Parts: sequence; C-alpha cells; structure tokens
Amino acid sequence: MPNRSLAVTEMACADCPIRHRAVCARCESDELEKLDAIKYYRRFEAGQTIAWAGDKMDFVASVVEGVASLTQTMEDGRRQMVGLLLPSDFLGRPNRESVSYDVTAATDVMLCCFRRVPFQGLIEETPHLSQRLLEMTLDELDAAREWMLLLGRKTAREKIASFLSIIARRDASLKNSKNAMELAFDLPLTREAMADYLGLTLETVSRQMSALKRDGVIELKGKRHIIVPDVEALMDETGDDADGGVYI
Amino acid sequence: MPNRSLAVTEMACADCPIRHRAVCARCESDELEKLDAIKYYRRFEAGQTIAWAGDKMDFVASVVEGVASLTQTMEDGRRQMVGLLLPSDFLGRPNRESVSYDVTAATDVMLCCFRRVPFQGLIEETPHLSQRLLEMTLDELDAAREWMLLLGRKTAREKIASFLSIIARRDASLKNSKNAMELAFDLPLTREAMADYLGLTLETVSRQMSALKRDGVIELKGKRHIIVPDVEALMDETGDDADGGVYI
DNA sequence: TTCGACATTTGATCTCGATCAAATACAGTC
DNA sequence: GACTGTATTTGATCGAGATCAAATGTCGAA
Repeated sequence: MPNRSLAVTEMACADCPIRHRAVCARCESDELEKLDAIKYYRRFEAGQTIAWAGDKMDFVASVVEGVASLTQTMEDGRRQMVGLLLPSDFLGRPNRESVSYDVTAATDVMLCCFRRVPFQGLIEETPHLSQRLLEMTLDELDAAREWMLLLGRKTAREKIASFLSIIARRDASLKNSKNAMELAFDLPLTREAMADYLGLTLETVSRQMSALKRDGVIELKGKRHIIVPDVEALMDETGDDADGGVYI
Repeated sequence: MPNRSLAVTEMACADCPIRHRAVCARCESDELEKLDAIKYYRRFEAGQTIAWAGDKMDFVASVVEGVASLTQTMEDGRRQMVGLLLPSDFLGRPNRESVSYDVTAATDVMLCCFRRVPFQGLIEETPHLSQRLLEMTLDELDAAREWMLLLGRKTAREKIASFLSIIARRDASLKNSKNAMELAFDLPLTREAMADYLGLTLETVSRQMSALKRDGVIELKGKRHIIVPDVEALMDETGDDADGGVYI
C-alpha cells in the first residue's frame, strides 16, 4: 500500500521545500537548489481550466493545495474523469510536450511548477529523482486499477461509498487526524464531477447520496460537508474486502 | 503516443537480449551483463495462474511471448481485468514483495524473469533503467486512463470495437504488417476474458460480436480469428476521435 | 464415431441506472 | 428582502445490458 502520508507529512516543513520533498524525498541540497532555480508558483480558482487536452504544457508540477482533475471528453460530450490530484500529487509528463487530458481546478488550487525541459534534464542527472517519480507513478497506476474495478463492476451505491471512503482516507491523512470512529470531511467535488469520476449521471449520484443518508451511513451538513458516524459501516458498502486495498 | 514498436522491433535481435533491451533500451554492455546474471526464463500454459493476489513474488519480468492478464476479484466473484500484458510489457513492482492482482496466462506465455531484489539494486545503480521503467509505467498509466473512459462511458458495442482495434493495433505492430486497409488477427482472449476486460457479461460480448459481424464490420473465421475488411469502419464504432489516442 | 467437457451463441425476461422533466435550495448581488 | 443563476434533489418513465435458461458448436479422448 503506497505510503502517501510520507510526502504529505513532509508538507508540514517550513517555508516551501514541500514540493521538492514531495517530488524527491532523498534529494541532496544542491539538487534541491537546482529544483529551486526552475520552479515557480501558480494559483487557479475553482472551476478554472489549467490546460486543455492537446495544449502544449511547458511545465510539470506538484499540487501544493487544493484538488485538480484530469478528464477525457468524447465528441458527443460524454466525460470521464481519469485522474484526481490531491496535495503532493504530481502533474504532467516530463518528456511529453502536450497534455492528453483536460486539467481542471476542482477547488482553488496552488501548484508548484517546474519548467519542463530543465526538469527533464534534471531527471537525467539525478537518479533519485527518476526513482522517486517511478514510485509515484506506480502508486498512481495502482490507484487507476482500483478505479477500473469500481468503473467496471461496482453498483452505483458501492461507487459512491468507495468514493467517500477514498476521499475520507486521503483527507484524514492530510489532517493527521486520530483514527477516530467518527470521521468528518468536505467533498472537494460537485455532484457533476463526482458523476464524471464514477461513470454515473449526476442524478444517480444525488439519489445514492440521499439513500446513504436515509440509511444512516452518512450525515450531510450543507451539500458538501460529510459526517461518517461509523467508518466500518461505510466500508461495508464499498464492496471491498475488510482489509482495504483501495487508494486513490 | 507511446512508441511501443521500438522495444518490439528490438525483439528481432539475435539470441536473447530482447528482454534486456525491452527493459532498458540504452543500457551499456556491462549493465546488460549484470541483467544477464539475474535472469531466467519461465513458461506458462494458457489458463495457468502465474501468481495469485497477495502472493510473494520474488521476480519481475518482461513478457517475451504470449499474453498475460492482471485481474481483480471481489468477494462475491465479480471480476475486472486491470492489465493486459503483451510481448515487451513489464510485469511486477521492483520494490514490492507481493502482487496485488491475480496474474494469469491468457495464452501460452514465456517470461524473462529477473530476480527481484538484485533487480531493485540494479535500478538504484543504473539511472537509465529507472528512467526507462518510468517511461514504460507512464505509458501504462495512459493506457489505463483510456481504459477507464471505456469502462465508465462507452456502450457495449463501442467497448467491443475499441477492444478489437486495440488488439489489432498491437498485433499488427508485432507483425510489422503493412498498413493495409484489411487487417486480420487472432483474439488472445476467450469471450469470458473479454467480458472481464470490458466490464460486461460474456453474453453481451457474444451478442455484440454477432451484431458487428451481422453489420459487416468484422468477419469471423472460427471463434478466434478476426478479419476487419475496413479499418476505418471499425474505428467509427469505437467512439474515439478519428486521430486515435487509444492504446493499450 | 461417440462421448464428454467446454466455449459460444441465442432467447426471454428483469432491473438498475439513464433520461427527461420539474421542484427546491442556496449564494451572491442589487 | 427580492431576484437571478447555479447546484442539487426528487419524480416518472425508458431502455441497455444483466440474468436465467437452453441450444449449438468444437475439440480431444476413448
């Protein structure tokens, strides 16, 4: 199971080295300086498009704050989210000039960007960096495969429960919260974006959320704030085995 | 678009360096010797299980011949394929002891295995190797994301057409065939395995295959040999834009 | 050639989630 | 506080694909 909390914990470090550490946990200080030389920050507002599929992208980035999504769109408008990037996640392919997916800020987002070409050079000089990126990419591939099981075989109710438990887990690890029985967190996505994530319509998302609320599995404060009175009960709805294995 | 044909073409090399080159296109000869020292071959028959989810796996491997699948199973028996490995594809996570998915030989398979722990050591000493693995993993992630669009949003008919075009493309590149209008290839999967790939039932797979045949999009010789009289016509059924972007 | 074990096809029916439509909640602005 | 635009919920109906069931094809062994 991928240890995302490592990178996440390191985000608590002073100043900014976060994104360096998130990218490369073992870089020496001179390597960090090289990273420093090619980095800059960018902010995006919720709903804003960071890049369209096919755009040239001259940077790669670490997500510092907020949530960004990768989405594919078919000609007739059908949309499927294929990536959800939370703080410490990596965005972009170092040696690919253009993006393959629409990249959108789901919430307000802060990126720590690295100029792509020099970053690619750094990868070639810095073994730790490509090893670290390999680990992060393998974790992302594992997450994509769990996601494929969800898309291909789970019921609408299981999809919703799985999504909530994925967000809850990552959100909880961000807050370093005690593993209390009760869990509370905010949804970073609209119902429509949840539908794009889960391969459902927004109406079905809404109905299943209502059903889980009716059945006491979750409570809603406003539209976005979720309380899970009993984490086990939520897990039972996901269709996954008890010991987990789901991560995003 | 990932250039898989590079690795594949190199498979034509004399003797065995195939799998070395497939793993690391730029390795120096002494690095190849180190790889040689920790490699061995294994054969599996169609239908045989290579590893069960949760098993310790003491090797990683390159697929030399045949097709292997990665599959996830839920407690109640629902199954979803999450990886399909063709020749030149890589199997396993160097620094993870156990597999997360059932690995099955879909056809007779020949693997070139590398002992895992020494291989992990080699990665740490050989920058080219982790860069090469990073590229391969990013390609696999792209493929997984196309697959997610298929699972989440495509109709049964589009799923079948997409699957056929994916197999046709990879099979064609293996055979170095001229890009003729007509295309012929063998399916490496049973209807049931196709269903697991596509998130459908085997009955639906069968019905949609019959429908595509009835509509003249494909011809069947036996159950497994497919002829595509007009590649464009098949592509039109996939739901993808004309210029492609789908690969496995 | 027949038998048996599978893989595949085809048929009949049912169901979950999609679609179409309308009501409600909510946040920001004037 | 009324107004506007957007997000969300709820209702009614439909249909693609699942499910249950049976027939057909295929290949190797006896």
